[in-house]
Amino acid sequence: MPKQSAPDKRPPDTARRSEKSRRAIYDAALALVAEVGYPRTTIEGIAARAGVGKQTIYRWWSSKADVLMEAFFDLSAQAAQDAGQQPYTIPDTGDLAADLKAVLRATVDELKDPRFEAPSRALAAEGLVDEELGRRFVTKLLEPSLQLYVDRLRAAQDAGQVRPEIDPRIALELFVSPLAQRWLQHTGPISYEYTDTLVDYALHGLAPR
Amino acid sequence: MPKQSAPDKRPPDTARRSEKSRRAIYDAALALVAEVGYPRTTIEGIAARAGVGKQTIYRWWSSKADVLMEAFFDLSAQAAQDAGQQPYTIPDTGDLAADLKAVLRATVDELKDPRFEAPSRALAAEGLVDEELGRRFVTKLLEPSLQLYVDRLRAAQDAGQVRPEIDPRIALELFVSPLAQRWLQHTGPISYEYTDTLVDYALHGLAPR
Amino acid sequence: MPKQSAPDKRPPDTARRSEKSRRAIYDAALALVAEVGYPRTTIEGIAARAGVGKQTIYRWWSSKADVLMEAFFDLSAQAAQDAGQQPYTIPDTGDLAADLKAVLRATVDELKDPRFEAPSRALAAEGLVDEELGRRFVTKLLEPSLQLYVDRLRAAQDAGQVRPEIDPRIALELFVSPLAQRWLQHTGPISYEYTDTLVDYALHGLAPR
Amino acid sequence: MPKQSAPDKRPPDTARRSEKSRRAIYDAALALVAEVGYPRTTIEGIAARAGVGKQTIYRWWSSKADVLMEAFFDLSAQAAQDAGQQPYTIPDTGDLAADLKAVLRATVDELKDPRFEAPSRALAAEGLVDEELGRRFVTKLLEPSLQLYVDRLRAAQDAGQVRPEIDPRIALELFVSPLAQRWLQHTGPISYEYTDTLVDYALHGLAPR
DNA sequence: TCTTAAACGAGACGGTACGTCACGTCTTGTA
DNA sequence: TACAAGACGTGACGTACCGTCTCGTTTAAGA
Repeated sequence: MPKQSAPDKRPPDTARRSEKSRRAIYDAALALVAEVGYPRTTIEGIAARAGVGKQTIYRWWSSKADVLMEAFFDLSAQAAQDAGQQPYTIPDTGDLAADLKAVLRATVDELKDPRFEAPSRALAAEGLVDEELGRRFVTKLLEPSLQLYVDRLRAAQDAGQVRPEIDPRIALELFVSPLAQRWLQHTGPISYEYTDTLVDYALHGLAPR
Repeated sequence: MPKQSAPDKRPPDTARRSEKSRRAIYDAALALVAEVGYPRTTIEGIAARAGVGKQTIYRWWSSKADVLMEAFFDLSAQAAQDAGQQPYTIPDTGDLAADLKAVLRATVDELKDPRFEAPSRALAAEGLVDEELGRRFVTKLLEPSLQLYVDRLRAAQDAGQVRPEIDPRIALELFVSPLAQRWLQHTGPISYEYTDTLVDYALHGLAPR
Repeated sequence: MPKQSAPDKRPPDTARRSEKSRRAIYDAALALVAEVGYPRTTIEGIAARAGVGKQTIYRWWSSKADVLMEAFFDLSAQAAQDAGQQPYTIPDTGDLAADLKAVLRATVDELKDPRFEAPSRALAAEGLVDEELGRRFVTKLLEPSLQLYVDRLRAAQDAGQVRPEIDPRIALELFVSPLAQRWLQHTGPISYEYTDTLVDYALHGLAPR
Repeated sequence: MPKQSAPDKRPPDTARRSEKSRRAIYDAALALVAEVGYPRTTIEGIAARAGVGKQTIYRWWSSKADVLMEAFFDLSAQAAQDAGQQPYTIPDTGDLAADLKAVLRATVDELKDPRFEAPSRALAAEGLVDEELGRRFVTKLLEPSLQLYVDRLRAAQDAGQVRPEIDPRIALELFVSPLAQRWLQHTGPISYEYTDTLVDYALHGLAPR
């Protein structure tokens, strides 16, 4: 007697997945978000632009946000590869302030890169409301970057440039979060001068010495 | 010369507006966002729950986000009134660190209040993507609060407790933005201890003195 | 406490129905069935051709077949009205054979009318498989016509031209059903000569007298 | 000259055809039509139920109706074989009326057999709309049976029991078509009494002798 | 106090996108 | 090379909301 009910939600066979379709979907998703914005980007639109059936999208992703997130991961990975082999660390020239300023300046550049702007804003926004998505966004993209700051700060502690009782995970937020918030919520302009100032304030505090 | 062309898009007459409907719409919007989340809250749903025609919503607001924002303003105003007449300032006991910690602890409490959680997250998220809405959200809700910190920091500068060359608008971000980011993006837990630490780090810096 | 579940399937308000849309839907449905055939006629196609939202169709009809059936009723009603005021009876000239032949010849003409051909075939076919639809088709279109034959045959019985023990409801099938089957199932050609023969056979039987 | 262009649409090799798959497909098709009805029977469903790839169906049949028709032929052939060796003729006991009544009573039984009901209705319905299929249905299933009546009627004519000028091909429709229509279109109940009456009316006519 | 024009509730309408289903084709690995 | 399996592009399904547009029915202003 064959099965009748039980909708049989077997996962699709990854081995037979069409690489060409996946690429086309990523490209279409990123292009549409950049061109018409996230809310007016639709799954139907992505499918049409990618020359792909809707079902091919629904087969591999669970939502528009899911597609965009993977597309963005892919974009980031590509960008990282293009940018060459500089390793995923913050340089340690011995001058903590200079090193942090350099990295933050690079971050400023990236935040202003139009290719990244639209999708990452959209994902950040969606992540605020969709807990699951937000968690993935943070763990896959944000945390690894933050960890680099933790490492650099620990090295600085070893070198006696940061007080040993400081918690690096909190300390890094003093200069990273203000930048993030200004960018996300448009609460102020973003510039090299601004991030330099953040580093100075964070390292030496606001109170007179 | 009497009106001739122009399809007569006159604004509605505020004087005849139904107060009862407005209240019902606010209540329905806040309740639905809390119950089913922002994305699954619809204008039709708000209208039905409020026992109101859709047109009454479209007559007075331009979008779902717009309704929710006003509902949230209303809620905040009510809450402020309920909370009594403590003025919109940060106390100045002379001890800057203590004053900031106290205010931030109150903020922590508010961020954890379930009545505020859902709508303010939703509005923040929508504001990331809808520039116009984001600007209004920041101007009407965020900036006034931040200004209080500016004022308090300036007083501290006058009292010699903060270095005079410090820009208070940037300085306040050292402890406000980390809290905001943790809350918005779930990048870490929120507690009194955490905000206390932020204030300490910000005031005295990370480098040894 | 407002209702939450219970999908609330209230019937729509007939008084506010758009007559223009209904007409446009009938026209589009009949045109499409005639042009591309019933199976390739879709609800989306009807809606598009009628310049109407799909929901307007789903609001008032339950299926493609349902739309087509009402469209066909409407067409029949119109045709009947156009054809003028000849009443819904079979003429009684006193000559039963002649009267029946005349009516059947008219039926042959109608069966060959291209406006009727496609929709009525489609409805008949759908009615075979969809019991409910078939029942409505039979009671609203077929039975009234058959009743006319019953009446005429009874008159003939009163006039002594048909044996009194004959059941008219069965008797009429002797000439009506063969025509119906030939038309429906293409089991043979249809012509005046054919229907005339049917009447003769039926009235006088196959056995020698 | 070797094949060059023409995309090589060679017909499959019948010799290598899997008998097991064919049987499984017939069984699945008939079972599904009986269980869920023809419209909700799908090729995917048949393939799944038969444990067969979709391509195996498309390789050997051109449509769902095609599959079902062959399945039904197969079923009929089996049934005929099971029923034993009574030859494909109508008995000739010399009593035409009795012979016809007997055959029609057997037909009534068959029409009420649930194994035949669903598929033959479905095929009849599909045949109304799909000309090609209808033709095959009539030629392979209907006409052979009708020919038996033609033969029997001719014998009756030879025996002087039917007027010589009668066209047997039309005459048989007087009792066959009414039964067919009642069954197909549910225009009335089907019983031995009904078919007996049909034979009586057809043989002796409606008019008094 | 009565009139009357507006705001109102209700909800039908033309649309767009949703997420699902089945189509018929094509590809991959097995027998 | 026929086959089981199933991914693919395609297109229709029936549903949910969108924002606009009538419909009567309150309702509050001013005549």
